[in-house]
Amino acid sequence: MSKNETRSANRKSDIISAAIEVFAETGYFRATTAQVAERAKISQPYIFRFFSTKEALLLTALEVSWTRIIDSFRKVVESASPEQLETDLIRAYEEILNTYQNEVLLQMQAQTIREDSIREAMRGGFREVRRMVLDAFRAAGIPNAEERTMLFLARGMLCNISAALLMPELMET
Amino acid sequence: MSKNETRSANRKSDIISAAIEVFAETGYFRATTAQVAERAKISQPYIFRFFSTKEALLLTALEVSWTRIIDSFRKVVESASPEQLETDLIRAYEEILNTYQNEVLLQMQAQTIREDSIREAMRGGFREVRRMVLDAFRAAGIPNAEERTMLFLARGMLCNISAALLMPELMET
DNA sequence: AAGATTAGTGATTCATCAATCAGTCAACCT
DNA sequence: AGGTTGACTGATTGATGAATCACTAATCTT
Repeated sequence: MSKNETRSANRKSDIISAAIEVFAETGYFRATTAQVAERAKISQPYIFRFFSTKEALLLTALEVSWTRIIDSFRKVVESASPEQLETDLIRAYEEILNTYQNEVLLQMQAQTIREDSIREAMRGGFREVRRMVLDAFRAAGIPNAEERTMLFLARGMLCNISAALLMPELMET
Repeated sequence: MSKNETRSANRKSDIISAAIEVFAETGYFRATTAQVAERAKISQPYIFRFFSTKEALLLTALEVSWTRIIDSFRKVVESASPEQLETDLIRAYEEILNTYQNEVLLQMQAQTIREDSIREAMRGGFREVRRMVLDAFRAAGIPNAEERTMLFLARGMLCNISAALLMPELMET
């Protein structure tokens, strides 16, 4: 029983990982469930045992990607010194961008998808990240915490684009 | 003859305008050429008299959208006082975001499309905008012109997301 | 070992779409 | 009037993709 649950959970996370890759590489709408299945080494119909629709799979993939960022930022916030806080957050995000580029690319795609459920997931992710950063900046006594939070997020978004388009000069200072 | 050219040019720009709307609303890959045709009030096959492929139409739409921004910024740069320069550029971009949201949404989509021709169009647009802003900041004697340019672009990108997701709080200071 | 539950797939369905083709219709020329 | 050109469309094609169905194989239970 627990063995089955484990195997099943592995299959599910295999599918999610495959979906993140394929969606990021090909574009969510152009990507096919057959491509995801091939990457996950299962048959195409089997995806629908775990996700009722392609969109449900996208939603789960987005949740994974937001959890990645939020967990990483939480660790920084809990341990960083006030002086190092912003630098450490930036470093943490750069680390994510290096290691999980596909998750970020998927989020970038989802920013322009108008389905309510997708939008809600994106709003929730941004809201939580912003809240965490803002609270941490305030707790660290950073002046103009609101503006600094906005600029931190803004920098991150430009960083995404710089990475997606392979234009490092966009981040030059 | 010139009458025909005019009619033909109108048709072409009708198609481009329709494509910007439909692609922005529905997503480029999900949008169909039939939807674009309906919006432009022509038949679906007629699109292919003007654009050899759907992708060629996207490329032209992207060029239009970049030209919009570049022309607008150029006017600001040519006329604004050094003290007002950044403020005026921000205002100009907000104006574009209000009036031509769909063009911006289309650019956001194109940021994650991996086709070479699309990427090249996006790189060219970003490069030109960055160059113009950087040169103007330098000419205005703004210190740390490189960093200020980066932050200006970053703010703009967050502004896009804030508008796309209907999250004004992302831009709060 | 037999029965029952779970893991997994092949084949199919029905819908959809970019692109092509073959043709109509109207305007203009002479 | 008749012929030529350019604007424009209906019908079609060939491919593709999400989702369903009807199965088989494997594992677990007792």
